[in-house]
Amino acid sequence: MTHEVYLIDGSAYIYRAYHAVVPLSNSQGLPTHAIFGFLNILRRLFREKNPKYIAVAFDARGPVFRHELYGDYKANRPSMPEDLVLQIPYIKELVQAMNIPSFEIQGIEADDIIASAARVLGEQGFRVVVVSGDKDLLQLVDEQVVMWDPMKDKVMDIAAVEAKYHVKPEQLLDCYALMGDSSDNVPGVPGVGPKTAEKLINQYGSLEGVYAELADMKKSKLKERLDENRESAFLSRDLIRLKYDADIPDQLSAYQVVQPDEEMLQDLYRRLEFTSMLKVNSETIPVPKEGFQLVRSGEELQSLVGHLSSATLLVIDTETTSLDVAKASLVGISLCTDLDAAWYIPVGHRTEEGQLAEGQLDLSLVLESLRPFLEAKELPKLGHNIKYDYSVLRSSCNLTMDGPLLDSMIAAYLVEPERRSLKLDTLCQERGYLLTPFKQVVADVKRDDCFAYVGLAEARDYSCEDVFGALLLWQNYEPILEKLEQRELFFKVETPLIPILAEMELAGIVVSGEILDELAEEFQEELSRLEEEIYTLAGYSFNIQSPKQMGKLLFEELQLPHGRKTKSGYSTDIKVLEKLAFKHEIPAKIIRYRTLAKLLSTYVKKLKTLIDPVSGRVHTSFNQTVTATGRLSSSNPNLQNIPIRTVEGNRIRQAFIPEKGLVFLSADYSQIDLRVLAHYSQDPALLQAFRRGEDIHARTAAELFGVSPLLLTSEMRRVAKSINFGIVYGMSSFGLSGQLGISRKEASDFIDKYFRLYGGVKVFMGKIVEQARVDGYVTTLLNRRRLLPEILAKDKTRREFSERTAINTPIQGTAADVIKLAMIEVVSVLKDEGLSARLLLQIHDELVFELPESELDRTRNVVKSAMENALKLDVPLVVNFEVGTSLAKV
DNA sequence: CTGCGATCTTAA
DNA sequence: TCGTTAAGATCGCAGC
Repeated sequence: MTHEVYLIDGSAYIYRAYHAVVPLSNSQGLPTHAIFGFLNILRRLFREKNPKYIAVAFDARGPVFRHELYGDYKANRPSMPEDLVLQIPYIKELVQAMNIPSFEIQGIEADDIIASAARVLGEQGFRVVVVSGDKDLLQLVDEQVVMWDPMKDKVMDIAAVEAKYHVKPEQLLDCYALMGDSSDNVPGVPGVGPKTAEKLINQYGSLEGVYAELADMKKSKLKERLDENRESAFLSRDLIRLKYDADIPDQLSAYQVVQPDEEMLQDLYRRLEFTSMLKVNSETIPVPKEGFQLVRSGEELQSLVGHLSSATLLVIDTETTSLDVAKASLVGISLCTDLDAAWYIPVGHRTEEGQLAEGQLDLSLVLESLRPFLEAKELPKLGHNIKYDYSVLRSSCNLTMDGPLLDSMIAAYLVEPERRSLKLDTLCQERGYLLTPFKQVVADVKRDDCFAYVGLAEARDYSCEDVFGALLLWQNYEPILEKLEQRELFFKVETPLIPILAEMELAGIVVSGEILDELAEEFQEELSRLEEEIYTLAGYSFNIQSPKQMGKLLFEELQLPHGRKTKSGYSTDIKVLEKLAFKHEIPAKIIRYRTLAKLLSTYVKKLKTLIDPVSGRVHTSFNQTVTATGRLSSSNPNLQNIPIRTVEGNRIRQAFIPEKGLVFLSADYSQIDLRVLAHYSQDPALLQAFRRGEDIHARTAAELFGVSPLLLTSEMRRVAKSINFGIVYGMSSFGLSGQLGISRKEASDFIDKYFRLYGGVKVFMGKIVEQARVDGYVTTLLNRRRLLPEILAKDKTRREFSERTAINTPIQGTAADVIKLAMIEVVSVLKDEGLSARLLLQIHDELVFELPESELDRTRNVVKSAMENALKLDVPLVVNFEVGTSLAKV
């Protein structure tokens, strides 16, 4: 039996699916009809033809060789509609999930890929079925090759071509050359359509034949036109002729059909909300509760322990009295090891009078029974946001979980870092399981510590659902992580970080309430004075904090020149006010007012309320699943944006102090973003500068201004620094001119000069954007992904935003990867070395430790080595240290 | 009264 | 129109 290979004209079917299916979109507004139509074509192919060998070809972006032959090739084609552009990455993902080999080659079209594959496979005697409806591809039809259009369900072989066009397939090209093709803007010979072309080719055999006999034809309009358009006819043939030399595999095995990746496919269907395609549960069902059990007696506990001793994975969820770890006390623990059974151990349920309810095991007994499992180094624990459970057990039960801590929320985050909700119920619902909402369980309880008052059976069902859900999600996400090659990122970076972040949060940092009080008084006093002065100058009182009212005063009553406008009126931001400060007293005072008001409310007052009265420390939350780039974020309070640039800001830092007898050690990466850029771009000048340990801003300044490093002014260095940062953000000359207050021309000259100096950086930026266009996403060095669905958008603003993101994300994200690795290594080495330094803060490129002064030298050495060797780049990583008795910078 | 977008400012 | 990533305060409007 001869093997049959199906070659799909992907790009053509994307368009046909787009137009054939009525507009459709998912609940997040993503258009999906082209994806849906394309999917149906693939499904039909698999259902009806059961192919053993297959490939799909896509047009690559950008010009093809035909554009060089003829500048107007496809010139009349409208560009791809934006709602189709958005769907392309998903179609590619679909093809990937179905494990269909796909080809996309710069400079040639999908048709040429198919032609090349058809020839190379046909020559080996395999049967080739070209899946397309495009008549241009009919020129491929021969003894081995047929064409099938699934939409019309018509197979075209040699006989069918001859029946339809009355010429042999190999003569079709010459026919088309005479006819031209208006949709591709191929000129042909005007006045010659299918009928005339067919007649001519039949009479003379070929295009050459027609022109060889042209002189002997009798005088006619046709002869005249053929004569006038001789060049056009031959050019048209060159345009329509397919290219056969594409670099595609000739081995049949490269086209072999493998099983689709069901997990990835189902996940994609869920995101697209193709509910009819979902294998299980096209509708949501409640979680089956038959296997949920309460543990209320010693025997039941022993039986659970017996079950756990053969577990290879322990799923855990804790129920508590508060979402705030500091206030939380344990109410119950649910556990499971598979989807068949789950246990709920109530320990802190209370009666209406607030007494501990009857029929619960003693907490210490429960903890001692579970401790061997929770502390087992080899037994992985899984939870949804397991950092919370770790923290609760650690701080209120004196139990420190060990062993790999896996987190289904983090898995979901790695797969889709930009999705809004990573909540357990949302994710489960998308997978067909309806979880009981927390609100419903505590609906009758009107207290803050409500879960303690929920009935045991209800608590059991609710809590067991959570471990069931977490396991369900993990089983779903693990193969996806595998497919996306993110296992290492998950197991070596993200999950080891969980207990480290939990410990940092639990540690907190001492903040002096006294210093804050002093600052509050001082700031408040000056604010009151400024307020009076502003009202006097204005002649009336108003709300200084309202940009609207301020705009009215400055630009309407005082008639000051306004700058930029916002959606709701005049901009009153710092840039605008600074310009006006030269003309009028009010704006100058407003700037000062704003600065102090911000510091007072956001930092001084808020921080004061967050100081733990017992320890004197504030405890931030480090969020691991928030940012699109892989950075951490910090909230409640945000300790990653404590002021530093102003005198007053620095005074707030003075309130952050080490515990008595200890000091702070701060370690920050020098220029980590630019070093990552050097690594990615391999720019020789940038590499060399970092390898020689030069001051990169100074070096850039010296080159940009053409002066010796000795003669540099601080202003020159400032400009260079601005450009260096701007580059990392994909900045334009406009942005730079705004930043530096120089003209656009000057800014663009700087940028030109910059790129002459660091040419590799420019090449890198072009490459990464192009890669993003092809893939629809970008990645970091550790394979963190960020999808860029708008990289091909027609809307310039959106597209360019995406392009800047494509440049920035690999840099910012890789820097985030590096410091996460460093944190893991640092904590591990500190422990090994018996050093007592505690990691307190991470501020993107900086780590802050608290430690006894006597251990400073050893700690610094250990931290330095761990951070500088966190990841091997092609330039050295350099860490600078500061020691202090507050976070203030000298 | 709550929720939410807009505006502004803080950090890397 | 125009420089990335965050958190958070406040205003002011819409809807209950």
